[in-house]
Parts: sequence; structure tokens; C-alpha cells
Amino acid sequence: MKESNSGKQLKYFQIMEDLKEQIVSGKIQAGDKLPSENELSKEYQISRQTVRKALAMLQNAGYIYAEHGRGTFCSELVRHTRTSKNIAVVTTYLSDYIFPRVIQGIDSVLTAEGYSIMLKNTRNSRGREAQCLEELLQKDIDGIIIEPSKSQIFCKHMNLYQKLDDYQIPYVFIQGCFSQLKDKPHVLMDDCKGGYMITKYLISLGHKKIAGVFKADDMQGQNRHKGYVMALQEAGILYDPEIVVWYHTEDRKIHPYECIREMAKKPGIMDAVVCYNDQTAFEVIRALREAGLKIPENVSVTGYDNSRMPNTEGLHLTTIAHPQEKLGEMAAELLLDLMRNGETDGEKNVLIEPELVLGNSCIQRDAECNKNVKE
Amino acid sequence: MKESNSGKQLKYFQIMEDLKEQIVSGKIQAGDKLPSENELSKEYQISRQTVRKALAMLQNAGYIYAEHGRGTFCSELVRHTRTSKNIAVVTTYLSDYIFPRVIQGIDSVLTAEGYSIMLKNTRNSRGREAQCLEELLQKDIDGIIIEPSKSQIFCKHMNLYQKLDDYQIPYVFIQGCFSQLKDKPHVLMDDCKGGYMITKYLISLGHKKIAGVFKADDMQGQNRHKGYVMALQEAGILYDPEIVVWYHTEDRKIHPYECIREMAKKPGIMDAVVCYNDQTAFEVIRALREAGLKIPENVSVTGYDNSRMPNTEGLHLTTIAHPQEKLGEMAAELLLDLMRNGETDGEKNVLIEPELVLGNSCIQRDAECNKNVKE
DNA sequence: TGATAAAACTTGTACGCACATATTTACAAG
DNA sequence: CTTGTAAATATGTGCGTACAAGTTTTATCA
Repeated sequence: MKESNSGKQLKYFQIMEDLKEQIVSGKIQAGDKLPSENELSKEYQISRQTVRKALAMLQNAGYIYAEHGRGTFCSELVRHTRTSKNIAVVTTYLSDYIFPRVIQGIDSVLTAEGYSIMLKNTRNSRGREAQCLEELLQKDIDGIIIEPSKSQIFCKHMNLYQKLDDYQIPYVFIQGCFSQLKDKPHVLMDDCKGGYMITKYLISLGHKKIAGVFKADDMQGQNRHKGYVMALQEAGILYDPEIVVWYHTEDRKIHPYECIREMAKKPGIMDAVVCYNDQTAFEVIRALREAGLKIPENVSVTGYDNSRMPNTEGLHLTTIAHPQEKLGEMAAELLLDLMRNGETDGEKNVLIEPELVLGNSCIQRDAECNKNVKE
Repeated sequence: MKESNSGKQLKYFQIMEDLKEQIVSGKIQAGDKLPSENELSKEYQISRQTVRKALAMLQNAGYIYAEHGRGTFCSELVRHTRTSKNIAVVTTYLSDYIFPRVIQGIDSVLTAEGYSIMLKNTRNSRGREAQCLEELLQKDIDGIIIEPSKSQIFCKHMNLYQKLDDYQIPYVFIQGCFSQLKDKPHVLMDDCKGGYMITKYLISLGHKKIAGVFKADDMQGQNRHKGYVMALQEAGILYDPEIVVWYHTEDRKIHPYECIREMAKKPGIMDAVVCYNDQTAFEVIRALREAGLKIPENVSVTGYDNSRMPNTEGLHLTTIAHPQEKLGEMAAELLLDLMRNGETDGEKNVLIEPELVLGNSCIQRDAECNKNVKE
């Protein structure tokens, strides 16, 4: 396009400029109805067709929108120009047991509204997360649903989130949330309460030496650990760092397994293990079994997420339900709400209540349980 | 803007689409001069004003530019649209046990090349597939990887694939392929051979009455069935339609289960069941167990896809390996190749060799096996 | 032959009219 | 009070004309 007619006194250009001025200056505000084409035609003493040309330009530029039969209205400037109908979803893992159902929930809500999903994954690396965001900033997207990578660690690319704010691209965190951005809209589980509930459950079964295996680099791990500690303290059980294992994304396959196998060598050091999630729980079970211990006869084990994963030999984990699809739906709806109404109104954050799912991986343990560890 | 006038035959819209088509298809190339407004007006038998409206829209969209006094020209921009770095992936199911790893394979290849994935899912409905394609045609994408919905049934929206060809948007089929488009690039498993292999394996174990449960509405089901028939014929076993069950997407949860339970009432009617996939195999196993039959002691059961799904009570399915990640990678690489080199060179189709995965769901059956069906 | 003016194109601006179609309002009938 | 209908009003489509203002081609003259 050229439209370098800034100096000339073309009628359609003048009226266009005039109306634009009124919109930008605030004389005509978002949602206000403009005078009808005939009124403008009279007012400016020009033909309706010329008025239409001016209005068409403003509409193209996103300043106004017309509704057939109703009139022409001032649009919410930035908001209405976002019509790519693309939403980006940034996840940590693709083949994770959580992801498919979460994205299915997101998809079902967004597809119904005519949106398309752009998928990105970070493999839980902050570098790749930054790269994803940079790529997305180049693209035409209306909003982002993001599962932060290593949400526990200080976020080094705040500037990118700042840019999202500047560009007025709304975003919703799921699963976790950087501490620096904890005021931003997010949908996550009450992991602290979940950790508390499942630990309390073990205590109620008579366990006294409850080990814990937690992921160190995301918020979920921190919160589940916090709940674990709360439950112990409430029951007057001393927190024993000797039987708490922290691991990072990179060594999730080996570290918990090896630590637990090492711990299992000391008889009676634990009578239960609270695990970060079901996946970790299976690693722990593998380690315990190789050490000759039986689940749950010798050691009770709990998971988190209710993955219903390949459970070897009829063992069903006692775990915390993860409303995967629901979480996706809620995040999508929150995002739609943000896109429609802006960041103004009300409470944006959703905290999902955890729910205990009973399996057969835990057992009632009486006072003298410690004797029958390793028969 | 709305411009949702896709269906109507508005004159300015038609001529606009017509010209756009010519530009995108390459009939009008970058730099070419378009017919003058008066010529178009004569040619299409409409007024010059209406032609101007159509041209204005194309100019707004960046397809053409006008030079005062000289004419209207096709802009270079068309070529640039092929650099959106967006690839669409259209799948049937999101939470399917195959999908996550396939898309992970796709993602790993495409992300490395700087592409982003746009995700669409059809829930195996052809209507939704058509809708997805229509939406994608509106968007800025460089290529598509598509798992066709109900690939066995005649494809009713060939026109959309034709449009992809016109717009020169390359696409690769995975998992299945419409018979009308079987010459198009695709990456799929040799399902016929897979069905043949697994049936032959059962025959080699001494089975004589091998039932089959197949999905009727996709190519995979047809091909696995074809292999099943081939193996039977090769072994001189008569094909018995009484013990072959066909089901559709919609009743995948109930139909196989009920048919097998009905069949199981007749003692000795079958000594093995070849199933469309692992998911179906589990439904079949559930039905057989409820009829009082033991797997594999009374009836051997095979799956397909090697899903390693929640296997009840230590049962591991004998199945066919599904190289999910590899399949995704191959499809992505094939698509990249198409985008770089066009459709010209060499063999585009990839047929993955099936591989037998032995579990404990099948057993050697001696000649007089039929006695011990139902003890 | 070569410069120049005129003619014949091109797109751009501006206005007019008629009718289609969607929405709101007013009013009357039940 | 509800419902149906008609009128008024809004934008949307489509056509026609006239003239303005650039660019290219053609005809003309020195």
C-alpha cells in the first residue's frame, strides 16, 4: 500500500483522519456507536460512498467494526486486531502421560471457538522455552497457554514475558508458575494440599518413617514437598532429610532409583515413600523390589497424577487424581476470557482441589511395623 | 473483518477468489501485469466499481499492488508466504496411545529446522477433517502432515486436497491414506504384512480357529484383515465369516466386546483372536474373561501397535511393534523434502516393515486343543 | 530523424441511484 | 403481557457516470 496522501485534502482521507483522531484522542471510545453513514454524509457534506471509503479504511486498520443493520462501532483498538485465531500451547513434554489429555481439553474448548492450536515444547529446558517464546513473538498468535519449564528456578527470560505484556498478548500458566509471575493468570493444582493429603493418609495408616522423592526444579515438586512437611509436622514426626531425595529433570530416570536402592540397604529406614509423581513412583518401586522389598507389605508407596500407567503385576498406585482434561479446558476458558475482557476483572487464578485415589500400594501398618521390614 | 462469505456468490468475492486462485496457482506470476479494470469489467460482465472492490481486497491482502496510470501487478509477496515456518499436523485422536509419540517425532525434526507445529484433530470425523482443512487453507502454513479420518471410506472432500495442490501446499499422509489419493506421499506401516505375520505366528503355534476383530472404517483395518486372510489361505484354513467381527469408530468400545462375548458362548468356536489393535485386544480379553475363558490357556489373543498399555494382571500382549516416534520423524523428513525439492523426484512413499513383539498372550496349541476350550 | 503534442490508455476520486438484508422500534392484535 | 407485523433505519452489494491524474503509445510537425 502507499497511502502517502498525508498532505493532500482528499475528502475520504480527511474524514478518515478526523474520525481516527476522535478515536485516538478518546472522544469516541471503545464500543461507542459512530454516526451512521448517512449522518456522516450530511455532516461532512460528502456522498455516502465517500464516507464508506473512509470507514472501510478505518475498519481495515482495526479502529472500527461494522454490524449489518446495527451501525458502525469503535473497536477496542488492540484487542480487535488480534484475529489470527491462533493460540500457542507451550508444554514441557509431548509424550508425557499428562500432556495428551490436557491438550485434548484445551483443543475441545478452543476448536469450538474457531481457534487453532500452535504446539511448542521445551523438553523442560529454560533455554528452549525462551526460544519458543521468541519464535512465537514473531508469529501471529492471539494468546498463549504455557507450562513453564523448571518453574522453581529463577526465570531468566522475564523480558520475553514483558514483551508479551507490551504486545498485549494474554497468557495463562498451567501446571506451574514462576514465582516472579505468580500474579499472572494460572491454572494449577493445589500441590501443597495434595502433598499434605497423601502424606497425612500414610500417617493415618500408621506410618512413621515416610521417605520422600521430589523434583527440585519445578514448583510442583516444591509444593508437594511443602505439603509433605506440613503433614509430618502436624503429626509431630521429625523431618528427616536423610530420607528425602531431590532430583532434577535430567536425572529423573536414574537418580531416584539409585538413591532409593541405596536407602533400602539400611533396614527399617523407611516404611513408606511419597513420590513426586506416578512415573517416579514406578522407579522407586523398581528399586525397592530389587532390594528384596515387597510393595506394600514392606513399604507403602504413593504416586501423584493418577496416570493409570502400565502397573506391573496388578499393583494399583494410591495417588492423587489429576483432572487432566478439565485442567486444559479451564486454562482455555480462562484464556478466552482474558482475550475477550482484558485483564481487568476479578480473580483469574484457578486452584484445583486435589483428590485422593486409593489403590493397593499402601497398607495399614501397626505400631511394631518396623520389625517386618525385610523378612 | 469478517469476510465469512465463503459460500455466497457475491460478485466481488467471486472475482477476488478467482484472481487469487490464479496468483496462488502460478498462472499469474510475481511482477505480471493483471488485466486492466476495464478489461476485467468486460470479461466478468460486471461494473468497474465491483472489479475495483475485488482488487482492493487483494491489495489489502498483499497479493497485488497498483501503479497509478500503469496498471495493477502481482506482487512478490506470494512467494514469501511459503516461509511462515508453520506446519500443520492433523490427527484423528489426541489422547490416543499412538499420537503423543508420533507427534514427538514430528516435533523433534521440525523444531530443529525452525518450524512450528499447528495442531488440529478430527476425532476421526470426515466432516471435522474437511473443516480443519478449510481452516488451514485460510492460514499461513507451509505444509501438512495428516492422518486421514476413516480412510477406508470414500473421501468426500477431494476438492480440498485439490486446493492444497493448487496452492502448492505439500502434504504427507500418515497411518492411512485415502484410496483416491494413494499416489500422494505417505508414511505408513505395511499393515497387510503385519496382519499376515501375526496370523501366521498363531498358525505356527497350532491354532486352527482364529477369530478376527477389525476396524471397518480405516485402511489399516482393511489391510490387517487382508493379511489375516492371506495367512489363513496360505495355511489352507477356510475363512469363516462367523468368527470375524467388523466395527466402526463409533462403537469401538461396545461392539467388539459384545460380539466376542456372544461368540464365546459357543464352545470351541475359536482358539485365538487377532485384534485390530491393543486397545481392541483388551476389550476382547475382557469379554473372554467374563465368559470364563482364560488367556492364553483357552484362547490366544494378539494385539497391534505395541502400546504397552495398562495390562491387567501381568499379561503382556503379543503384538506388532509400532515405531511411533520413527514414523513421525520419517513423515516430517518426507515433508521437508517435498517443501525443498517439490514433488518431482523419486519414490515418496515410505512403507514401514512390521515387527513381531512376543508377549505371553499366546500359547502353543497341540492338535487336540479344541478339547480344552472351557475346562 | 527527433522532439513534441495529442490521443489513448491506466488507476484514483467522487457522486448518484437502486435494491438487498439485518436490526430496532412502534404499534396493534391476541 | 406476549406475539406478530410493519415501518424506520442501519449497513451491504452493485451499477452507472464523470472527471482527475498519472503513463504509454501514437501521430504530428519542425
